[in-house]
Amino acid sequence: MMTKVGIRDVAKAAGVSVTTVSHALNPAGGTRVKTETREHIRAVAKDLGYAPNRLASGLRNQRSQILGLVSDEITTTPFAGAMIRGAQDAAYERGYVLMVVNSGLDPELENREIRMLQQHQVDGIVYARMYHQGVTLPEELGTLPTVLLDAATADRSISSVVPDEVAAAETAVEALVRAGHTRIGMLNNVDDIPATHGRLQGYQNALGRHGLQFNPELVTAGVADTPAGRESALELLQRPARPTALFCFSDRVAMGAYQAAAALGLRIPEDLSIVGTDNLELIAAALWPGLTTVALPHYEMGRWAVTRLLDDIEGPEAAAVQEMLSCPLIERGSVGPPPD
Amino acid sequence: MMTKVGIRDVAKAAGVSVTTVSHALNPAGGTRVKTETREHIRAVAKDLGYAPNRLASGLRNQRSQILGLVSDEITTTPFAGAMIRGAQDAAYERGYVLMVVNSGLDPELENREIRMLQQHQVDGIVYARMYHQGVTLPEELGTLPTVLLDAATADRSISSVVPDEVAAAETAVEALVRAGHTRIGMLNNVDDIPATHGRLQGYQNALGRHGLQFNPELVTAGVADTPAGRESALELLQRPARPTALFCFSDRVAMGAYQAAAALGLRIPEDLSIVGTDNLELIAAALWPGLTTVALPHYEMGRWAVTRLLDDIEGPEAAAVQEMLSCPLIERGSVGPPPD
DNA sequence: TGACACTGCCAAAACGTTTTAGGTAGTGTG
DNA sequence: CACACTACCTAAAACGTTTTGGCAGTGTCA
Repeated sequence: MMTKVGIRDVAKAAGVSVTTVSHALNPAGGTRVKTETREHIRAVAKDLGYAPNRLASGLRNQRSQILGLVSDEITTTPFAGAMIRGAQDAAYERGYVLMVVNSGLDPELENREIRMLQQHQVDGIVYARMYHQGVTLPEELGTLPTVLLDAATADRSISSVVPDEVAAAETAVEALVRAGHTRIGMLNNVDDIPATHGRLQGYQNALGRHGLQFNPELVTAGVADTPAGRESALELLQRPARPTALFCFSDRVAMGAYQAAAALGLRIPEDLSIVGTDNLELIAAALWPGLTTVALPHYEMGRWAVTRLLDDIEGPEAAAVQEMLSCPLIERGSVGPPPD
Repeated sequence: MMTKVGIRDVAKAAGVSVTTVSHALNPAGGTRVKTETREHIRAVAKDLGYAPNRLASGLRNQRSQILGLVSDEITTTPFAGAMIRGAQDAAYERGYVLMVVNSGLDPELENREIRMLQQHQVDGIVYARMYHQGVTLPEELGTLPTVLLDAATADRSISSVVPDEVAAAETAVEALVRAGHTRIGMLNNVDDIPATHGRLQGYQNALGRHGLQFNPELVTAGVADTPAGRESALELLQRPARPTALFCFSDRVAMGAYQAAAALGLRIPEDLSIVGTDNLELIAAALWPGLTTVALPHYEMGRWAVTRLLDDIEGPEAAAVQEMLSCPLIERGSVGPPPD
């Protein structure tokens, strides 16, 4: 491998023109070369270790085979990994590669990064958020094919994929109902985001569906972290006629509930059942007993987003679709029948 | 923005040749254009929203301004985010962009992905692992500039950056010594990786430096997860003359130690002090009390790796360097003076 | 025999830059 | 007045592909 081998080298070695080599190697060549020559050329190419220069073919084809992935804070959440991996897997399978940029919270930086991606002639962009939220698209994107990952715009004009928050909550609450609970609390978030509203809705739906009364006294709203979860849980669990089960906005909140239970001498799941949301392995599997939780499908959303994006890029014009992916229940050890 | 504006459009609009435009816009143009014309051209370019096509300039310059980042399981660890972000930030600052691929554990897939990166003419590769380990470089890399991130090869022939495991352990143990502890246990890993050996070494160094006897009875080796940490801690804490402080291989292990302490009725930090390793926000900040821990510098390592890679690419030949980055102590609430 | 279609290959243009090697005035110099 | 020099600009080649529009040669059919 002294120097890069190009298509001319293959042509020379095979004794044909570069045109023929191109036709032989690309399916677009159709039937323009004799099968015999084609095979000969293929063999020579493999022999020389020829690999096409994608800068050149991208330039010629006006198609780089690169996708941009722009996200906000990649660093603060462990979800990023799963999303990126899902996206990358789907891209790889179709011969594309991912350029990732992350801009933190600075919209000016984000714009510059998007421009940079455009200079590299990305064929499309996955615009991702690390938690489900409404967004407005940056102007820079222009007419570039784009799909939203874990986010949606108000006008639904562009394809997006998010978790089915309502169904997720229903799944969680139903697991508790099935175990026999009738006084089920919810430790909700305060932020004005889709997850907050959707999950509350799902909680109410599930209760209603099973003839249980919705009692506002049984739901709290706090910051979605562990200390706040602990406080909320402590408060809820000390009310008269305490709930025997808790549906938590996130696994971090659930971890706070564990701490509250420990502080109050309540055993899990004998005295108190808990269901979380996220399936953050790091926490859910580490808690003792393991946390039963409903998983946010980050990997699947990543896959969906680029699959859809590539369909848009390669296929014909299609109407935007707003996809909601379902959130499976991951059972560990934090749900049991209610006490006595 | 009806159609992409190219350098010809700028030339036409400015009434000069494309050559002059190129010279005016690139610093390499030197003094070849009158300042006045240069400014005029710049203005016109900005006006038209001109942005150079990097496929074209990459093709011409034999330099794509793209760096490849290949990693193993991006998904299973929350460290990936910080590393990628560090790498991406450093790349962005120098006008480069990152292509990330991750191959899981399949070396065949990894090779194919590296070949794909090479087709895109990446200027260099950051070869990353998600935890510090020895690696052997894939053949495919050939002579491409490469630097290792959180990994090193046996022959030290290639630049790499890893955490200073020994110093990290010293820092952790010294914090405990400073608080007055003399019976300090260690919950170590079993895997045969640099972290395991380095941290044990650091633990011994710190003890020795302060005239404390190294006692093998006080160190365990187990899988580095929470349940195993719990078991190890339970065992260690029930021995006669139990340690009053524990240095844990990871924050997940430390979480197990918390659980063991709770099970034994030991309060943290009154009865037992704990120091972890990793500074996994998600766990360290969520534990109650917060976990004092020594941080692995993932972000900084990511930055270092691409900075070094770019120096190699842009600068003159330089000897490989093996960098070790230090691990600062992050104090929360799990360290106090020993009981009575 | 000539018109025509097919088969299998190739020359050359094009993609959008950068850079080399001049070219053209204008200004001194001998 | 020829000459060199400077200051500013430009034509054209090159980077490595893909694709259009051929062009020979070989049959086929009237």
